[in-house]
Amino acid sequence: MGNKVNLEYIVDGSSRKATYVRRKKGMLKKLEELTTLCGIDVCAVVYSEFHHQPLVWPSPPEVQRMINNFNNYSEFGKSKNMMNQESFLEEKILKATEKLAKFEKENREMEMSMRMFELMANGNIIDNMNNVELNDMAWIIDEKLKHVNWRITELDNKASTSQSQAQMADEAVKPIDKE
Amino acid sequence: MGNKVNLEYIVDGSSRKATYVRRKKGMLKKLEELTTLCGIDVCAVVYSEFHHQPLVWPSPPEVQRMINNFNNYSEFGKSKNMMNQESFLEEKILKATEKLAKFEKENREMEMSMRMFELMANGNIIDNMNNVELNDMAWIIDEKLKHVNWRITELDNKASTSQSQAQMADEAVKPIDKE
DNA sequence: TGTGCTATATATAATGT
DNA sequence: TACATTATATATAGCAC
Repeated sequence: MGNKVNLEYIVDGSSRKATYVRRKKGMLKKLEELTTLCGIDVCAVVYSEFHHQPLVWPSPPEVQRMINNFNNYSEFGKSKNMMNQESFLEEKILKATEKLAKFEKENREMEMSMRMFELMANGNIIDNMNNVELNDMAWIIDEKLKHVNWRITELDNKASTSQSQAQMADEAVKPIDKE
Repeated sequence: MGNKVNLEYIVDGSSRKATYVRRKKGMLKKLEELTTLCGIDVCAVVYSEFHHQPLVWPSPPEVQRMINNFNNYSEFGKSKNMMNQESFLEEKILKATEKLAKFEKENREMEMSMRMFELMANGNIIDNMNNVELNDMAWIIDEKLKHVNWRITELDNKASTSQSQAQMADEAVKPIDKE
């Protein structure tokens, strides 16, 4: 168990899939952690024999957003220089893009919840009321939500306190160092 | 050493960078291994304060190839070869408008799902799930809550260091090239 | 199939240079 | 600041159901 692994293509199909499932999970966890810890933006797209559609992370709207950035700077930038006389069109594009970004952002907020809902809605619901794990889960979720709510309240208070307190808060939260 | 890590945004800049450097390396290694072992195609793009340009993996051309594939009806790919500049822009507006409508629709749908989820989470609809879903749920909910916490932290930082945060956000979208 | 288990391999946080 | 070390934490391969 936990054997050293030969880093080459796994020929056996079922082993390959097992490895894929295990490592995909680990990999997404790593992405999630890196994103959380370092406050960065990551997107990933996976094409494989195991999905009919590409697996995207963290969410299709987010990936789309990053891909648009990626493309826009190489293609749209060029167009911009070639079409000065079309600036009114550019402006229309810009406005549409901004509005789009706003909706994409809102979508991102809800994406995780959406995934939760899908898990629940996909016929995985059973009707046994007395499962201990569910109760544990409920408690844990409840505690975490309390903590989140507490932090929101704290933030609210900070927002409405005096300037001097805000300055104290400034010192408590160090600015991001640029390197 | 190897201490258990608090999975939230690292406020201290140098720690954050150290963690980013270490984990980025590990993450890319995982991507490499997953690709090799399972014969899949992965691409990743990272926007961060640590690079002026996005970090792309496995390589800019490869990422571009996969992104073009992802956008099966790539507006740019078609436009570049088939359209004059004016129709190119008109096409962009059209696409942006369509996309906007799509996101607005998705938003409405997600809001509805969100409400359903809230009902479920309050124990009013779902009584139970099997252990597998519980574990998945636990992970996803946990991540969701971490994300919420991170957003609060981000908001907090922004409130007290709005200047440096704004600069950071600006740098998050820069043209692509080799790292 | 997919899940749990557990021995190992691997990743990595803190520390020293 | 970057790199080497090392104690721990985490990921995971192979197996049993």
